[in-house]
Amino acid sequence: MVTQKRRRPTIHDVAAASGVSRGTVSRFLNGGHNVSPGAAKAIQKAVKDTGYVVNQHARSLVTSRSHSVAFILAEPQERLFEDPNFNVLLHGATRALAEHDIMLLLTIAGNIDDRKRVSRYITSGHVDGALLVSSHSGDPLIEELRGQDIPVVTIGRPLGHEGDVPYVVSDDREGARQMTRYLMDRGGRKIATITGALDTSGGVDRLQGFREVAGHGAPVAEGDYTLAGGRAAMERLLAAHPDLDAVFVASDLMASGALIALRESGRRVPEDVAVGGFDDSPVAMSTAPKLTTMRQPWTQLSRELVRLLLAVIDGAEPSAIMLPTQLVVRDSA
Amino acid sequence: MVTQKRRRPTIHDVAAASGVSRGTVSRFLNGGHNVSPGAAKAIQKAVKDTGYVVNQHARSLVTSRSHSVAFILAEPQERLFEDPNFNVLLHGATRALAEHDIMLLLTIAGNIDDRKRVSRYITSGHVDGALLVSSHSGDPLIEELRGQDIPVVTIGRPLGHEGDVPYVVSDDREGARQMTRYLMDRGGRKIATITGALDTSGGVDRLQGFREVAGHGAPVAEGDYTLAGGRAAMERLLAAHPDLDAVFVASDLMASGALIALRESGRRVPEDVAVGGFDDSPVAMSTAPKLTTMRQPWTQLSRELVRLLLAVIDGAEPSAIMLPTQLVVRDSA
DNA sequence: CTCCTGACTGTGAACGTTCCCAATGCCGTA
DNA sequence: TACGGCATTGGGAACGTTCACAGTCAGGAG
Repeated sequence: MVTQKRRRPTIHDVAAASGVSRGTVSRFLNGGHNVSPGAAKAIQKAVKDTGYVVNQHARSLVTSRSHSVAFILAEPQERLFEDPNFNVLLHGATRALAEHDIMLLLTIAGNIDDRKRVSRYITSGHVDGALLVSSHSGDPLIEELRGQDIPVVTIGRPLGHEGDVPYVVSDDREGARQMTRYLMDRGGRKIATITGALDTSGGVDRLQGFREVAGHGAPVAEGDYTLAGGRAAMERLLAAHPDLDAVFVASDLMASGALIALRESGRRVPEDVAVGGFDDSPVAMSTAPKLTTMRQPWTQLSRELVRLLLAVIDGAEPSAIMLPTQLVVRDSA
Repeated sequence: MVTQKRRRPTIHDVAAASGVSRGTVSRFLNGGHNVSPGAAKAIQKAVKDTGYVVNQHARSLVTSRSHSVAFILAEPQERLFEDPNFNVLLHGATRALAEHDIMLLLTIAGNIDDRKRVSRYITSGHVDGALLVSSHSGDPLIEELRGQDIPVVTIGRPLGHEGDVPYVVSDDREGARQMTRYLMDRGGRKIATITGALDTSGGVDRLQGFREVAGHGAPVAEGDYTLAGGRAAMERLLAAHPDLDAVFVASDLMASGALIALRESGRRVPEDVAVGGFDDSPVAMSTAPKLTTMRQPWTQLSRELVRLLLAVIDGAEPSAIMLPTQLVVRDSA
């Protein structure tokens, strides 16, 4: 007796088993409109008996809908590995999409070659839309995708495309203002900031918020959202302004780097220098001391991100969503 | 003049533009065997001119190959958000797959409902195989996938399935032995360990390695790979053994929790208590002091993971790959 | 009784590929 | 000259769906 390599059951098998036609089964599977109760019951049973599951490729071929979206991480590799924000966002998006029965395709576009591959892949109709994360201003990817009429939503204000690309973002400016105000109210007389990358909206908006409260004369060191960058920026600040007693760092990861620099300079945190972070990312809990920071509403951000993308896929006009941040006081300030 | 909503070019368009038949174009696209140089050139030009990209759905429908694999994160949500190891692995796998032009579908199977959805999705033929991450012993997912003949490779020894499921793993036991030996050679007289979850291979193997060097009488506290779990375990250890002077913690994240507990108890690290971690995950650099740890070869692990999965998809026999770890000395021991 | 309406059903065509087989032409050899 | 073999080519069939359309049937209105 030969063990037959069993073929996957098709809609035909279900139709045969339930005594109705292909079309009726298809209708049943797609909402069950115009299907009599009797037929529905028979089909339901047949599906269970045969173990039928639809072949998405066949379905996608005719509907040209794939029920999956791309999550494009447009960052150099090192940041991906160390920055927890991406992961929080990624997991949030995956969960939010799962609620709509949509799959997430992870793509990394760190260099030029990657971008080509990703762009080709996405425009080849594999996905219904794309979530673009942390695109820096001048990124050509956003142009390419728009050129191909692929629905795109970004997280963070897409610098230079605010009008035509929908996006979701935290209220970076107000968050920075709040943190700066908190640091000053706590007694900070000489306050500085370490910025994020200034070709991202988070970088410029948080800097602007800081300046609005601390004044335009306050010391600024440019960071790049990495731990090493935060550390180096802190060292520069300390060298130029040994008397500073408070610093607003535009991301928790950079703040953890800043803490290292402060410790190595012999300063105590928060006694000598108060440190305020931004993000409330997982690192905020594992530093010593734990970081006082502005919480970004990650879960809500990813949920809105998904909601917006689905709306755009369904033809909605591009729009923007801004969510408030929240001060979380811990030990560093 | 009406702006025609342009139809995506198909293989027919390319055939027409290059003056050959559908079949020849298809052959050209799939390796170019049995295509004359002249035809090849004409097709190449036509592809460029028309902007043609294949429709993967159509291709997959006939080949029943999707050129994508699922990355299944089978963990409760809180671990995903805080444990950097998953992300390192995820990004590594994405890159390794990209080299083979294969896409990665991220799925999270934290609870029972998720598992159902994921299982249904995967068995519906969307993916060619699955990368199963951190499945705990007794996880039903692995049974289900195997039952459906889906190629699966796990990271970490799949407890209870070592024979039939291929896997990739670090040499946890030897790594633990090395770290324990290092801690003792450094002067640790009274050494303890904080284990990982004991229903994972990393948990049991690292514990075994520790015991082989430290002896079976050495204090053991069970952890769960979380920061809070590491901290609580450290507190238990200190309460029961106030005199201990070295501790091997089975993951960096738990170690960062242990550092907090040690600091709060007034002990200095490494002067009073030496701490050795495991993983060399990004957190190891952001703790104070920085962690001495065993490096897992993440890049290589993910590369092997992918290689193995592709081999299994191509019909290879299940096999296992074990890679060595490496001691990284920093400040905590 | 006839007709119309609306719910339900079946079927052919299409989606864009790959696969298979038959056909062609060319070359070298018997 | 005839023939076998090889490289190359074209086109029909299939993959498993959805969609549009036409058809059936029952029941209520005229």
